[in-house]
Amino acid sequence: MTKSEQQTAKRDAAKEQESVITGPAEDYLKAIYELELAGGAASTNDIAQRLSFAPASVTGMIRRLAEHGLLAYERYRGVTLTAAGRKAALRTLRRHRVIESYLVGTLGYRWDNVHEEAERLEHAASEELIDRMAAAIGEPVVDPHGAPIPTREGVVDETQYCSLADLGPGHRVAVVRVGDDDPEVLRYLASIGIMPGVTIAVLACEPFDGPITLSIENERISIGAPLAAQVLVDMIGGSEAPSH
Amino acid sequence: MTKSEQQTAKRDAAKEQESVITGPAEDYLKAIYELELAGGAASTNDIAQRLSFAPASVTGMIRRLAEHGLLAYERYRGVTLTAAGRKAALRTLRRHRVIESYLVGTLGYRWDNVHEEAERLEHAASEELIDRMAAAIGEPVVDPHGAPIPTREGVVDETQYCSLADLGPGHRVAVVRVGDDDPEVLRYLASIGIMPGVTIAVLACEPFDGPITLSIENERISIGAPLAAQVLVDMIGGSEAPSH
DNA sequence: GAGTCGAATTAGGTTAACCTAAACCAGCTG
DNA sequence: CAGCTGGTTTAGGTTAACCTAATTCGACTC
Ligand SMILES: [Mn+2]
Ligand SMILES: [Mn+2]
Ligand SMILES: [Mn+2]
Ligand SMILES: [Mn+2]
Repeated sequence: MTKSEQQTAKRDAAKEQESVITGPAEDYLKAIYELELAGGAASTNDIAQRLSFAPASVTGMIRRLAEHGLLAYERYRGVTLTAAGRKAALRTLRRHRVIESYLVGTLGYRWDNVHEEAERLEHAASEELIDRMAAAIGEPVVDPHGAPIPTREGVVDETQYCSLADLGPGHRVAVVRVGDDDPEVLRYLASIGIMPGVTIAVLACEPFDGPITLSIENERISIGAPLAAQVLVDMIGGSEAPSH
Repeated sequence: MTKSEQQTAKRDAAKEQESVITGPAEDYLKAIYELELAGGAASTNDIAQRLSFAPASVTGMIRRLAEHGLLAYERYRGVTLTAAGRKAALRTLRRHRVIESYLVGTLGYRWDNVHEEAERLEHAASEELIDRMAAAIGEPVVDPHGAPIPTREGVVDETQYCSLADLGPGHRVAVVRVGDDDPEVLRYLASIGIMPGVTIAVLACEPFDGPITLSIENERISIGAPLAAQVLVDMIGGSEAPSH
């Protein structure tokens, strides 16, 4: 083998490794996983919207992922993750959430600007790095926004919580999770005391997606429906299912 | 503006940002910087070899980088970094070395497997993350292999050291830096006690790139010329310029 | 069962970043 | 100064990942 053939061989070998699940593909799988959790098969448009791509681009990527056995895809029918696809999605989700937790836990980041950083690092970090980060902060079970962190083995809590927007007045709830992607939203939520673990009482709800009045730590505050939808909660004590 | 036009605008805005200096481009600039340090203009073949790409590919990337004002390029003449190119190279070099230092300093990595990790993370980490990492480990001046870390402002120590392979017998030297990219080499160097800060006496040198016999911490050991070339050293006390 | 409409796909195009094979050129060698 | 040669570039090709515009499809309405 000549020297330049050796180099060529080395390049080919290096490519072999990952190849199929590229960075962009990881983001698609993650998005599809989350859409699927929310409601059945993920539609082309939903994926496009979540990732800010044109629908035509999504169709293209979907085809490729399906060819590689990561998605079950029938034209005009939306997509579902296969076992392999789900595994890959959870792997990326774990990375993302471990990174967010680590940045907040040990590097002094605040919860409103870790998402963007994690969105890039999740594709570059090795398994080893993620495991070391997780170990360094005590193997957390949720990320700074309350989202569950999949284990190394791909096990994750998929409990569905309802949001503040789904509740009627009179409920007492514990915040379990908030949307993680909009820094301004997160700063505002922090400023009014909404974060995982906090207890909230719903005082009033105006109809037609009107504002919702809450009591948080003895403070009274009204928030709009879109914001309320970003806050996932768990019923406390005697209260049960949402009132409609 | 319609909703879909808004999305399109958002995509364009997002692209505007970096665009020009992509991940691969950062690796090219880094490689060119280091080749230039070693000796004048960087040749297409040298760059190709260092990055394990075909020379034709290098020509292509060089053209693009030159068009964007990062390289001074004349066909068949090799390339030189412009001020902008140098700045970008040092930015990436800083990232790389801060990351290596951080991984070793706080996550329990050993020095032999941080290079590969840093090679990917350097393209994904934000300026803020790098600065926080550097602060967390006390703003180190060199990375775990002894390579100088450029400051945030792009200032770096460019002192040229000679390697063990350049020395004649009788010299007493301090190791300042070792090659950072081959894990096996690094493990071996560590096993025989060669790492930055250690003092070495050169006992004997065989001609024709033969082995070099050293005394390290009162241990006697011979190493081959290629390995010796990876160890950069500083003269101690009375000794001066290399003996040829 | 034809019409309609939004969602999805197809068609066709772009850019970055690689590749191999073929030409090309600069500088030395006889 | 003609010829060689190794380094370099050009020519032509591939793949991933996006785009817009045009077409097609499914499902629901009249
Ligand atoms: Mn996030
Ligand atoms: Mn991402
Ligand atoms: Mn390195
Ligand atoms: Mn790199």
